[in-house]
Amino acid sequence: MSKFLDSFKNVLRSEGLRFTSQREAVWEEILANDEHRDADEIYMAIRKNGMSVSRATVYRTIDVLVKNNMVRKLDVGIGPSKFEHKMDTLHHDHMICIQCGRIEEFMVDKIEELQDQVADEYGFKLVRHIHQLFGLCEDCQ
Amino acid sequence: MSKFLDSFKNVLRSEGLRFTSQREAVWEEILANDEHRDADEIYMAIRKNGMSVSRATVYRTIDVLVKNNMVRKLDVGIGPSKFEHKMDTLHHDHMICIQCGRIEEFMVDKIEELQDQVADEYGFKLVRHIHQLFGLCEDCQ
DNA sequence: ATATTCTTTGAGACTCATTCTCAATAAGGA
DNA sequence: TCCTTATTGAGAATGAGTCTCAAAGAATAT
Repeated sequence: MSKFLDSFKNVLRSEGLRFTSQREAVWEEILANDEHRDADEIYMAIRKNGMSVSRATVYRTIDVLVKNNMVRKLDVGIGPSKFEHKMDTLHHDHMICIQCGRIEEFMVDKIEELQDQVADEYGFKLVRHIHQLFGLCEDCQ
Repeated sequence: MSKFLDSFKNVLRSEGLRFTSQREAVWEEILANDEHRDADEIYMAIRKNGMSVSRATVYRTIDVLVKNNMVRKLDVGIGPSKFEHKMDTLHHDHMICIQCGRIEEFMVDKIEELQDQVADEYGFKLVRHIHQLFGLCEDCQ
């Protein structure tokens, strides 16, 4: 019963989708945790809490959330995509260790600005961006 | 028989791999074209030229090339990864139209610089990065 | 040259994340 | 409540990419 339930209901409404207990469970589980988890981890966490929601529904619900900017999808190079909610968080990009998988978040205003500028130059209307730095973290060098 | 054959031979040598007609065909085909093509398109182009190389070999050879910085792998969000050779080209990132798939290349020195800086701050040793802007191109707005 | 050893190849099986199918079930409005 | 329409879930299907392994090809030793 988080404070972001209403936003979710609004999104569903705007998409012409119904509010169901399964969708609620997915959203709550994603909110329950600030880590970067894949669909299966989220699915398992829901089951552990006693709720039963199918994998298909987890994926379907995440799609809606990503489309509506409430969840960010992260392609980390290998394996399944990871997800994180965007509630109460500032925009950030990611630095990923190719050895141990560690993920750090970073944010440089100037980069964002230059990015908008260059999109503008090319006449592109920016919808989203991916900016990921891959390398070796301190511990893995 | 391109001018980059020797670089390829050197890479193979440094990896302890043999120079074969199949590997040569893959490399030549990738060089033959400055577009962003997926593995299957490259595979088909080779077959069309009369050479016969298996899909497995195409993937395997591309892996070596990517690992050795001669080819860039591009994850375009949906569908297979695309590849482009890096010979005689400057570093650049990509702007991708989510409607029509059009890909524009861009490069902002300052962004590259800030990127190195931020990696440094976090103690990361940068190996590669992905910077992709997704949006609508002029024609699709 | 021949034998011996090691690498590469290709066809197709396999993997695994994700999407799809479709019958059964549940929402929500009339 | 009834009716229409959306949702769900189990498992099948998809598809990009990887793996297997026997056959073919290179390199090296004899």
